[in-house]
Amino acid sequence: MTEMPSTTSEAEQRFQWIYQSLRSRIILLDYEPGTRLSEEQLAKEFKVSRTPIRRVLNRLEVEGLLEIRHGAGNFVTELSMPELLEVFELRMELVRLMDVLAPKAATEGLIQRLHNLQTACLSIANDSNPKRRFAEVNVEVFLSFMDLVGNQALREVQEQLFYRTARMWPYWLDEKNVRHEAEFLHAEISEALRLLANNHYPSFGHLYRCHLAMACQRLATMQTTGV
Amino acid sequence: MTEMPSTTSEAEQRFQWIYQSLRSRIILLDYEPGTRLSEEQLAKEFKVSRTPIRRVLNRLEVEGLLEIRHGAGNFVTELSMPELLEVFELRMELVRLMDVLAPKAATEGLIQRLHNLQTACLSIANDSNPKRRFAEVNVEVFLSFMDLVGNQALREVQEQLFYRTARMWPYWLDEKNVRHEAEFLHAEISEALRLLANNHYPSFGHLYRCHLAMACQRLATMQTTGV
DNA sequence: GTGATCCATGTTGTATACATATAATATTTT
DNA sequence: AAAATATTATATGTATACAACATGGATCAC
Repeated sequence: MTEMPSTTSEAEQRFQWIYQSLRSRIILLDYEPGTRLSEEQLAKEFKVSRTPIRRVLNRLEVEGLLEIRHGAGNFVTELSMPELLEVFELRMELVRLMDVLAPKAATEGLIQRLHNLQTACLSIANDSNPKRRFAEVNVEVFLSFMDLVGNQALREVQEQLFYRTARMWPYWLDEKNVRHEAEFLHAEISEALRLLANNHYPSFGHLYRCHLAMACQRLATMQTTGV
Repeated sequence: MTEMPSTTSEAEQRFQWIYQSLRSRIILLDYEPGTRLSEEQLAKEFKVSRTPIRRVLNRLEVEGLLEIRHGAGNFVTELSMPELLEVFELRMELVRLMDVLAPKAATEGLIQRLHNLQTACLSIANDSNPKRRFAEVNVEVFLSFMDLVGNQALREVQEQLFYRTARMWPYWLDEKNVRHEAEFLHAEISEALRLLANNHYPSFGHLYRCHLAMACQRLATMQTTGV
């Protein structure tokens, strides 16, 4: 096992940079649903031509975060509660598979990262933009949990579905609820850590499913706008 | 419920045409693994410039069917048994979810289509290219079964994973085994039809899983080249 | 005033010339 | 002769001008 070539071409690096930037802005609601993303403007910002920008936008469209309309513009998709609940249902079943399909034991690094994220949870309420900060931490917690997934295909599917639902939190949470959700997330990490410390990861998916189900219920309760 | 606008723009139609053509050629092994797909050549064939071709190729790369290397070419990916088994494992779990997540009853049209596919199975052995013909029928059977999936996200994921593994059949089957596999497929449709006719679809996913598992085992047995 | 129509403006889609990277071949050096 | 290097051909990536399309406002008919 020699070191990976890691010959990430310059083009690929540029793509990843722009892609992750835009995706992050969308799921953190820096770009709210309905926002038009001008290719020319983005090209100017990232100091490239429209061509590489368009490649990123096409990818975001495939992932359901963007709607490209010829002659009109590229619009951040709206959040549809029925559709998101559908995705959420699927995610709840998928996390259970983490127990079955090639589960991986927690590394020391993962444990440490989860502890750090736990302390991050405590300072969310004091952040200048708590909703956005909560969404950020939520993403990092999710990605940390994905370290436990040994089946590559399962991880890819889970990530794709996650990024499709991640906007729900900053979108439907109000200032009051953020504090509670931060506490829930803190508690969730606690329980996860307890399981992982005892190498009890075969039941991790079950725990995760419970948390997703509860989170889903809370969201359905606080949601105001239908459709 | 008025008729769908169906304003599929000309550009989108063109994209779909080229995309489905190329994907079909890859999974039916018209383009064997390792084949280089020249953008210029494809552009000439489809009578467009390289630009729309490149959009299709990028999509195929995301779906794992193509590897794009700057300055070298666009190459049809090789089949890796370990990776495909991983995807297969996931697919086996996902089909079970068909029973749980918004299962849909079979329509008269679906029943009819399955009957037609059954007769198609009988003529596979006499086809001029049995392996390719089997792969074609196999795709259509899969797509028919997907009619039973009510959860849109689940269907999208299943389709994506299917197209990633569909090449296994024409790749690893030899002339002798094609006849047997065609019979297996015929029998599989029979059992499915029996379940669907009695509206017993809640156990359809279980049946499907059994068939996938057996197919997987047969593949592992007949496979010759490792890695 | 109200309606439809037309057109001006701006957007994304396409074609194409050029930049950059790769790989095979030719050349040079030892 | 063999190995390292330079060169050249050819591939994909990028920039940019132009075409197709959608939208909103001006214009005109009624």
